[in-house]
Amino acid sequence: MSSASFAALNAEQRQAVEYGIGAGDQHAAPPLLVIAGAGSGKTNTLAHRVANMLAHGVDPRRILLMTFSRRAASEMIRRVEGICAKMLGAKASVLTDALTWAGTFHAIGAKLLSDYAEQIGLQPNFTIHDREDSADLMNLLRHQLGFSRTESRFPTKGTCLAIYSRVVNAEMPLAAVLKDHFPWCADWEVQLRTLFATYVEAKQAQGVLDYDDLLLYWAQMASHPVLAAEMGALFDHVLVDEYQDTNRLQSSILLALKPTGAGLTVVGDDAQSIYGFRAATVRNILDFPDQFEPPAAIIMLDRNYRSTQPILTAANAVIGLAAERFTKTLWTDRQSADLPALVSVRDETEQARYVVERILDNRESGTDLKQQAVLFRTSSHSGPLEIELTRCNIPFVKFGGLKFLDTAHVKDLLALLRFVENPRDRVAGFRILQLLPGVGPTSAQRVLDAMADQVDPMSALPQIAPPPRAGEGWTALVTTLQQLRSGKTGWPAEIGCARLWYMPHLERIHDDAEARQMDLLQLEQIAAGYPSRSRFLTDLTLDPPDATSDQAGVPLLDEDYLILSTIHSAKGQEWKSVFVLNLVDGCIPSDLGAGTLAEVEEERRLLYVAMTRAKDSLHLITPRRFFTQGQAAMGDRHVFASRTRFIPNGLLPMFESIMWPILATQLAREAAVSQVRIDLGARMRSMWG
DNA sequence: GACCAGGATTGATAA
DNA sequence: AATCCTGGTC
Repeated sequence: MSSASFAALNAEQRQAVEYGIGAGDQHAAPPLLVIAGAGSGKTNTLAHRVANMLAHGVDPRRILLMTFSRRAASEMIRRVEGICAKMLGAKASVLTDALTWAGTFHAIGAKLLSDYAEQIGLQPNFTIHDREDSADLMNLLRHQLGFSRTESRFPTKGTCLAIYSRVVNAEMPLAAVLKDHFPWCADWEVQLRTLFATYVEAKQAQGVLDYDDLLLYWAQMASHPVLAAEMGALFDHVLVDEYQDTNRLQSSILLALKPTGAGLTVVGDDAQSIYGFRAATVRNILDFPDQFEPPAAIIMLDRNYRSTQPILTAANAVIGLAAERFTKTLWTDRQSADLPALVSVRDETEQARYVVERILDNRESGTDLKQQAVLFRTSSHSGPLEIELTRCNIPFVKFGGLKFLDTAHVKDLLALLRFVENPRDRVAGFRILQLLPGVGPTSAQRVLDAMADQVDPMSALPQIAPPPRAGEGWTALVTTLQQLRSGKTGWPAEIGCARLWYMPHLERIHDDAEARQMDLLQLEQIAAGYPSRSRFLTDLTLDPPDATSDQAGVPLLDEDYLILSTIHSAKGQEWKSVFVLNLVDGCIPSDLGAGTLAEVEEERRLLYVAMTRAKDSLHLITPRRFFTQGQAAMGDRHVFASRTRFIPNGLLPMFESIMWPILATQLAREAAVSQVRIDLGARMRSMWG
């Protein structure tokens, strides 16, 4: 393949595509760091680089490609296939199908751990706990250790898990984590240490891993020189996307796999680092080059192909006010006379009306709904808009903040399947047993304890004494569990079987059983797409569906719909027209948490990410009045909100400021004030005259 | 020991 | 607003 194949690339992109591949020994070249600004053609460049590797005869099974989400991975593979098809013709898809090591750090970790399970003393049918499950387990142990009945309040399960997770992911001592991030929990250090030790033991005894374990076990495995060399030798090339959002633990893994940096490529943008709450650190990308000798080569992609110049100017100005300077300033030659709009509206209801009006306008003038997106800081911020969209019959799909898997009924059903998959999973068992009327925490514990003593806990179940007040429900549960465990039902029929058992409980527990049943049927649909129960459970926790729509079913693929998304979930995406909601202090930056400088700076980058999603048109909306949370539905407690501190007066010239609705307010004022003239004074006087 | 009611506390982003 | 914890009945 000649450089001519990359005619569409600019000089820097081409450099990034060709670096260290082909000419001479690829292992001689130092690792590569690509700083790729928003809209700089990063995905395209990375895809070309992978395609270039394939074209030079690199075995696709020996390429490790780590992206931020499964969606990003499949998008990457799709593009690589497109490029390869042009260059190599028909055999392209054979090559790209073999790109089996593509996915998130966590998914790759799960795969490696299952491959190496025997060597590292892990039971091969381990189940993976999502955050809620992990928190439940933490809660269980918290009670068992008696920490829930202390004089002053012990941290909640969520906080405990967050502390544990940060210790693991940031590779920091507990004391330092407490001091820096959870100062109000500092007095509990001794108890927390005990709790975490118990937590680790419990997970091992039950054969479960949490999200952090997928990285932690991987890192521990890689710290063994022989295993590290073995794993490192599996891959000729390791590419990591969104490197600014990786944490210390992930960088340790990378370094253990490729200690010399040979064949290593990382790509990212320090200005778009927005996952600090997951212990991601921008130091990873900034310090990357000097970890190696000779240091990594750096290629800077700072030409933006996405946005118009006024949008980019505004975004650059916002990020320009950051406390730390960034490595580059984006530029473009996409001229336009339209400034991004800064729209002032009365409240969130008006905001929703404004957005709907503009979106319909845009569609009239030829921009499909799919080419437009509404972004917000927090999932709940789109509430009023969703109501208005439904009222106006505009279909939409919402990304981020998904509740589907977190709803009680879906979790119940999944817990049953998980319990069958791994009978030692106490969180799943605990949940299922307590569904039976007359069974509470104590008798559930007793059953689980009895099971834990058995070599084969599930087949021993009929011999275990039923809880005293369980009644009929016990037999039904045991029968269902045995049936599912026997494997005679087959997948995906098993989930139907599980649902049949669950239905009476659903109807007993919930008033709105009808609506919830729809969710379960939808889950069954999703399940049908997986080859086995175990794959279904794993994939669902590692890669949960991230979108919901207002319609009951999944929207048809060819249908036009509007995109609603949290800013986090909008990463890497672009739309012609972008609306950002609630550009108000308290929303961006969010007023939760300690409000440390680092947190506020991350919020600033979040706004930058949101703004740089827009190609042609960008609307930032600031409601003047804000209803506060935490009150009855009809309450009217509100605050007068001020525009986000990230757009101070000095930046206003870069925006077109709009008051909305303009006409309506003027007319209203004229109707109410100008046309009626009465002499109140005269009336008052006449009352007494 | 299970289950319900009421006061206190915590609130987000996601693999 | 939702969740957690406690203190009361059945």
